[in-house]
Amino acid sequence: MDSSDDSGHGAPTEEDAPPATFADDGKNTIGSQLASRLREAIISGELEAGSKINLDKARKTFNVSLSPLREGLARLISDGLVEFQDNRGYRVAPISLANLEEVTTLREELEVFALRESIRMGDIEWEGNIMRALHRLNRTERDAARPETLEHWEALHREFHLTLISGCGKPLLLHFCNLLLNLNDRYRRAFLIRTSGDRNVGQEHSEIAQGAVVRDVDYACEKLRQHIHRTGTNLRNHLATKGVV
Amino acid sequence: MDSSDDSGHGAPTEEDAPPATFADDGKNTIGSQLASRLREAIISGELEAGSKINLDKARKTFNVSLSPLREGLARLISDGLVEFQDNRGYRVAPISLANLEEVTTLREELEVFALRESIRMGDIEWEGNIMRALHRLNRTERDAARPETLEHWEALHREFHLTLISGCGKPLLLHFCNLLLNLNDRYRRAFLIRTSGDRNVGQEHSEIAQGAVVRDVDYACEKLRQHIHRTGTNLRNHLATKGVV
DNA sequence: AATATAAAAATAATCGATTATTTGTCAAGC
DNA sequence: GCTTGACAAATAATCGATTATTTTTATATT
Repeated sequence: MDSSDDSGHGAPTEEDAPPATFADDGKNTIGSQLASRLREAIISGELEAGSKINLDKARKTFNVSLSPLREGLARLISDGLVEFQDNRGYRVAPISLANLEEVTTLREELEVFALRESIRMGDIEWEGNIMRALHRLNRTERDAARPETLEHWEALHREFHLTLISGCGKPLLLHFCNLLLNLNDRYRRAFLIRTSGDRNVGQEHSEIAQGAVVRDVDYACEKLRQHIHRTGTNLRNHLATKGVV
Repeated sequence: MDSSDDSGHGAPTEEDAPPATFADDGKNTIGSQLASRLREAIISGELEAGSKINLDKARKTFNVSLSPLREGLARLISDGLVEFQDNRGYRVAPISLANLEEVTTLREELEVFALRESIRMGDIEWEGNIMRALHRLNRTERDAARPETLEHWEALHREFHLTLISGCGKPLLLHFCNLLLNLNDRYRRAFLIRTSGDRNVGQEHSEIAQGAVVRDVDYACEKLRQHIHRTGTNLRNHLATKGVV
């Protein structure tokens, strides 16, 4: 949309265009952009779990004013990534063994329920989306040596899980699951998780996907439940190793 | 993750300040007070579902500045009571048949699960709290002629349901349930629901409570599920009557 | 008349400065 | 020595004004 000059409006109004790579996809306001950046910073561990968020420092770090900063932080509260207390400000939500276990348990309940509903309600479009997400995920290599590949894999992994349940037709339920996935990813990325030797995660995903598209509710749901449970156990071991309570 | 505001079901002996006389509670921030007032205004239907919230008018109505107003509204987003769009502002979350059905379904899933966990984990203290909440609820008359008694009953009813699941030891799950209860109450209060003739709600509550304290998981959970389901059906009929899609 | 365009009004977002609250420090009194 | 309270510094909350965006209205063009 930039190059060729359209209807001759000689006006020199063209000024510093924002980096063309940033699609104008609804993240217009500073507050929204900030929410995204902060979310990523928290999930990736760049902002330490449990740490206080000093508004003044954050304001300088992100080069923004107070209003959008508060706006962004307020939004992360609904994501469960930030906690707030009147007159005492914000802090990054802490991580703990108990929290990890709750997240895992609730994922087993909610994500499995959402899959069940998706299988019941989903259409062909949904099936296709699953196969696509599965393919992209399984064809992507995870190379521990290159962090950027890990991030990419994480994004595809998340996408796969969300696609699985995207057919359930229940916005609130999807919101909950999305939130739980956010929380879960913090633990995962905190340890740059390498799957334990006795797991073939790729196959696990394939089994879940296959079960879903052939509408075998019990099979797919049980496979998903086990998948979530194993991941939880895996993460818990890492956490215990690090001595987190 | 919970905002530190009102709706306290945590404080046992708390007497509620009767009318919403403004200001001088002094202790909380304006943003928090606003969040409470707005939450009540939305749940009670004072602010119409789906309607736009004009910041300038709201600012004048509530006699506050923009910052705390936005702060308060942002918090209601996590409660599912307000929706937001960049550069287009806030609006009261709409109600619909589909939403009511989802809320009911998810309550059946989550609240029942939370009760199951509470029965497994709850201590004597928890049992006592249930009996107290039940007693207060059953001893309170609901007089359709006097709205303030309805509000009081609603508060006790909400308190009872939250107490039932308060022993589960899962903060996130409680947060979800609390949110669902908020959404559910909007429908309930929209119709000043009078229970249909074939229900004895008082007895339903008693059965659930009894089952819980004697730790009969299956009995208590099934009774709760039916209770939620019946309420959902009841509300759906009212909604259909009003022609809501 | 219908569509497109430009100016104006309404509304939302942001900023910089000010006010309120909490936290930290230190001396006085017991 | 320990608590208490006054003060100061740090931090959070709020305000009023300014800037940016969207919506509405008016005008022109086909």
